[in-house]
Amino acid sequence: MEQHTEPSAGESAERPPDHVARIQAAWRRERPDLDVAPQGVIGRLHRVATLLTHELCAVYARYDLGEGEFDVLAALRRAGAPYERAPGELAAHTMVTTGAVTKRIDRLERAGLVTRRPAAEDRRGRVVALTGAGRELIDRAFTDHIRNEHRLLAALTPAEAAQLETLLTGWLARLEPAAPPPPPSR
Amino acid sequence: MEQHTEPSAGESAERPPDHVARIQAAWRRERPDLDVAPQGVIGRLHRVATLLTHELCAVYARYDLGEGEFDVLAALRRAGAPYERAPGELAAHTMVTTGAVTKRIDRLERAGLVTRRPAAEDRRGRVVALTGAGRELIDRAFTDHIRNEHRLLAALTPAEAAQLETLLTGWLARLEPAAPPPPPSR
DNA sequence: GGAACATGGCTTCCATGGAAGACAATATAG
DNA sequence: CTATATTGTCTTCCATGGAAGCCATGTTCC
Repeated sequence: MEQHTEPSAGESAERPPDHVARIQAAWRRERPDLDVAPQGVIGRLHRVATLLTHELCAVYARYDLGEGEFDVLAALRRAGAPYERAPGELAAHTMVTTGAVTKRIDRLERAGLVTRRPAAEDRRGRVVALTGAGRELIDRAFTDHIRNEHRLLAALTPAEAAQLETLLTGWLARLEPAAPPPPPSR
Repeated sequence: MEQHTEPSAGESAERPPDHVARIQAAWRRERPDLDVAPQGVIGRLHRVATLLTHELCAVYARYDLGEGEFDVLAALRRAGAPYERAPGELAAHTMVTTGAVTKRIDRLERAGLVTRRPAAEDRRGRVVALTGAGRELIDRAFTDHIRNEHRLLAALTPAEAAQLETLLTGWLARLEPAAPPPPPSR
């Protein structure tokens, strides 16, 4: 870290209070008995996550995909050739219930992006596979998606991004064991 | 700051790759042409946000509230006595559409936590007000909620939390102007 | 071999929230 | 003062995903 232009904090001192700061101020007035400092982190984290999701979905939409569909196609694509997975695996990888996966696959199948066929060894099982069109689509969409993530992250300096990643990775590691198998989304 | 990088004060070295790291590794194998570094930040941010939401909702549920209901009650409570707001204001404060607010108020009204009455000066308008029971409930629930947030944030040192807040605040400030109208109507 | 239990995928039902439009009331233009 | 536009709330319809339970298949253990 170098002459560190004051990370981003000292950027230019005064920033008008943001939405979260205003909420905190209101609570301090109404409930002075509580320490609402954690909202400064948790509230903003949620806000950022919501904004990012919104921006990300805008790109999915260009390919006529919802977030769920994109996740499934991506999971199949990064599985590597021949781009197949069992629905249960997809559920595990995308962290939603198997019921949700069934519906996502229904939609993708209808769109001709994946196929479903019975599994070879286990006759309860099924195999979901990317079609040529699906492969082609997710490759284009994912390229675009990553470009989009770069754009969104460009609001941070590389040093800030690295710091943020370190902090989030650590927090996540200490949070996960506490709340293992909820039903998260991604 | 600093005796240099070393994450959280050199806590301990090797951590096994987490979910996000594994996804990144798969993409690097399948799409070596792309730089998926941003996923390290964005993916983990979403994961943390999801986990936090899950933990937070667990507390709301103790009071028989969903996240949406909690948000509305909280917005009314921090408005200060007499704890009233127009539906449109609630929509702006909780950042959802007015349609969503209507439904949240329906549920809260059915539960006896808020009342709806016509506005005095503008006859299109309505006034949503906390009932005694609503006031009492949100005060207890919010106290519990803040205790919960403290618990979740306890996984970070005060210095880490402060750093995180600074980074998120800055990012948010630079992201917000770019994406102003996500869902709400403001 | 067969009975009990486990598993994988799917179906049904429910809850939540967005989008768009219906309506009534208010503001504004001419 | 009317005609038009805008506003504030609510209604309808739709999309997504969770929970729980169904069914066919697999596994285990006696």
